[in-house]
Amino acid sequence: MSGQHDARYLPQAIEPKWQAAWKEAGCFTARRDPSRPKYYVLEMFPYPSGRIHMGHVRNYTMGDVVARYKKAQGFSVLHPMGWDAFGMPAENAAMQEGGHPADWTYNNIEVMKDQMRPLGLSIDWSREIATCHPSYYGQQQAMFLDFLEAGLVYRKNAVVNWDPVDMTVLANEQVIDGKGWRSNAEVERRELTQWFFRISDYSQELLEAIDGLEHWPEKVRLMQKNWIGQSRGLQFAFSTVDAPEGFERLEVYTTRPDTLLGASFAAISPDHPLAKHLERHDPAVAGFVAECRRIGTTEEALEKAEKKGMNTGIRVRHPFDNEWELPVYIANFILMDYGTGAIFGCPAHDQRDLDFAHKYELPHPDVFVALDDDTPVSVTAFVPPKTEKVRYLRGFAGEVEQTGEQAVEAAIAFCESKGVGHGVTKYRLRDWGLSRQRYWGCPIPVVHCQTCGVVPEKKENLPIALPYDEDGQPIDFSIPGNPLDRHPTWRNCACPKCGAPALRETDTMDTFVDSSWYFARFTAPRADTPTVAEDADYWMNVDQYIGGVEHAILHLLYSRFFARAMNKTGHLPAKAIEPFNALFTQGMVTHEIYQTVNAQGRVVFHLPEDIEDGKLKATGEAVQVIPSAKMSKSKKNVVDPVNIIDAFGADTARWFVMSDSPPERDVEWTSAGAEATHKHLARVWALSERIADMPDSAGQGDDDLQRAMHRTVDDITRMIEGFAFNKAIAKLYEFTNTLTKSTASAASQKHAVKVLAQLMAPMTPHLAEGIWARHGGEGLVTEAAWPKADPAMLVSDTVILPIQINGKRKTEITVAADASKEEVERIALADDAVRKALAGASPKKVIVVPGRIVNVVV
RNA sequence: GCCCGAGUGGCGGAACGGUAGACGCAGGGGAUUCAAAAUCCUCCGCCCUAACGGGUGUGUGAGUUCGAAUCUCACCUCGGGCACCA
Repeated sequence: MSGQHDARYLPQAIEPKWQAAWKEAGCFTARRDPSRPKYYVLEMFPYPSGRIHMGHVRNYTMGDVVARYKKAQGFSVLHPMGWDAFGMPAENAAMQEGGHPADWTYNNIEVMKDQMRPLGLSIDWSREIATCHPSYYGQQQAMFLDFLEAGLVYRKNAVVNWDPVDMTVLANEQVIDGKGWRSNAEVERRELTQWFFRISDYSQELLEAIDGLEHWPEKVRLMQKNWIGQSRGLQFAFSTVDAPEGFERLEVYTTRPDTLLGASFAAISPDHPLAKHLERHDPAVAGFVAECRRIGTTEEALEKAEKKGMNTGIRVRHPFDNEWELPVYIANFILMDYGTGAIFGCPAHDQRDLDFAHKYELPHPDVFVALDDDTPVSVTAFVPPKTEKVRYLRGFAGEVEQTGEQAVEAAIAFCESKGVGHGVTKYRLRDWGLSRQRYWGCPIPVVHCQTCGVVPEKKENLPIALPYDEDGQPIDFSIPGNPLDRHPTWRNCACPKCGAPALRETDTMDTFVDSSWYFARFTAPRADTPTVAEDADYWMNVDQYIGGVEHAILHLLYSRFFARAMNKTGHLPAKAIEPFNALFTQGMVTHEIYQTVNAQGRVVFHLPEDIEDGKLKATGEAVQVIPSAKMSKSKKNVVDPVNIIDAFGADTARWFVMSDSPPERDVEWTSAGAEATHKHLARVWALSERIADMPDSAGQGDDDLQRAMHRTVDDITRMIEGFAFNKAIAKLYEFTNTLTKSTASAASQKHAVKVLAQLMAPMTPHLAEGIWARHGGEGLVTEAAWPKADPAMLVSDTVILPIQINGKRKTEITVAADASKEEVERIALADDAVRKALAGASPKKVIVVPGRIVNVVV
């Protein structure tokens, strides 16, 4: 053994060595190379929480496997990394522990990079970006101004959660049981003027384009379709009775105009203009509306709350019968943002309306019944699929027996002909509110001037950077409220239009804005424009995007909108309006949650490493164990991968997170198994050493081993292409076992172990380099071309066919691969086990599936 | 509540509608060792059987099919999202 090699597998020695070699060779620097096809692989960038967790390792290893594999396939690869660095946790940390969000964030970024580097990811770190850096968000501000000019942004009033004690706006997750998480004060709904992106203008386009996203998971496409929520319905106005002046008409929208003759009440949202008007003049209404506003702002809270209404005393006339009046209720489950914020209720065919009708003793006339069952509705509403034919008792358009779909269309046509409203297509998708009343975000670059109103900042004044100090001291975050609001100087500026003293907007942008275009910025991360045409043109689109399913709707939909808006304002080419060619949604890494309750009755979460035998290590206090949930910093159910890397090396961590679980599925983290993975890699290393030391004369023959090798090359290639990393690893285990037991010639084994190293390289690149070098591979395995399977080596002469009797496997036969159906049937029926089962009788039927199976029906 | 997923040995999981349990972990038995660790060999869904073998089995219940873990319907449990967590 020469001094160059160590027969033992020592990841601590080889991993830094090969990482240095890659860096030296500049393997991962992305270059615009027109002579080669490009491949852009991107994992969703992390929030710099300060610690990487297993979910990150899994996510980035997947991306790395793809990036390394594509590089070996000859692509010019872009594989960048950055930080989704704005957001609440930094501000919360500053409030709770002091310090500054910027310091906290930049420090976390350094810590996390130090934790990621040992993984040996093929990332081009020269393109690193952090969204909290002025060089990033300044470009974002420039785009905001372009969007504003293009009419893609506007202001309107919207509701927020207001904490009256902390004097601050709360995020939904900060509202617990209707109370502020820190103050415990009853949260109020408050209306503020806020900025919005006109994403709903793109509802139809975003919906239709989903069909073109062929390489996206079907479930994500479905979720997005449902989220956009196209519906066809009738919009019409009731005329009102006893309504205040200016409310002579009540505009409603319904997707079931065919049930118009089953209406028994009208209902409006507590945020409807009519409700707001009544609120000002009627204390009882004001009381009820105030109660509704305590429910919270999420759809979930509204849906789960007890359905309540208040009769306003106002009535509406039925459009088909002036004598027929329906009461108007204010109801807590009507959303102002959907339709017109007013509906009519048909209790017989909507469960929610029926519950409401029972509660307020309203009638519930049946509009239609099932063809084979005309029992009237009592406690359960009759809501058949719209495609099912029903018999109309109170129909007024179309046939007596027709489907809901047909009836809706007939009802719309009928109503239009009578001048009662018109058919409309509506979408559930609402405009995207981007204003946040917080410090740690991208400032919205506008100025409020007393004479000119809202004025966009001049581009040459960008970036409008966040102030770090206040009165010469770092900003104090222990004071409640937004530091930008109370800042002594930052707000003061000159109006870009008239030059008079004016005030800056103090709202910052939703962090979803930051993450809606970072993929484009990676193509030219240092440019002094948001993007550069040549770079965007070469690198876009992202060929493979990888991230958590939890982003299936918002982030991905916002990004799709943003790409369109960027195209409209000249920041992206037309081909990039769908920026992600292929999407892979990995499952989450989950873990039990450990919690205790403190003296104030508040839940306190604990890290897994602080728990032993269901008790807190420090105090021995028993903890409550919540089964399994997405690992999240706020719940503290996170496991630190750094320990595994330290103990066993990066290759073990990488191999381990890729093995066993299918990538799209959630995995419950357990620490068992990492050691076994390490042993396997050590076995591969030892195998390589043994083969390297084999004399050339050892062993003989090579056909079986070469066949197995070509089959493995073919399997691994297909499995990496198909994101079946767990199966690829299982196949690599099999091939390792085959090679270990092989008695083939030394030359054949030496060739096989080099190919094994190449196939393992995307998963365990350091180990692979070690073996490659030991066996005299040329250059780096990272730079080597992917092996190709010889098709001739993949076919075999004979096949083993299982024989079933009545669908149950009884035996098997070996036949020539090209045997005819008749031949196979003859051999099968001659088989002893089959003859025994037949007991002299002739089979009822024999099914032969060539190359697959034989089923004999007795 | 609404939308979207997922349920297979003790565990993680394989399985174009065609041999259920590949591969790995854990476990049992054995070899090696003074002994242990490491390593190697071997067994391993469940029930009955000394064995041969038989029965049974993919959350539950129905259905389609020569044949269902896979397709259909209903239900149960768990997970994700619900527009200010990222």
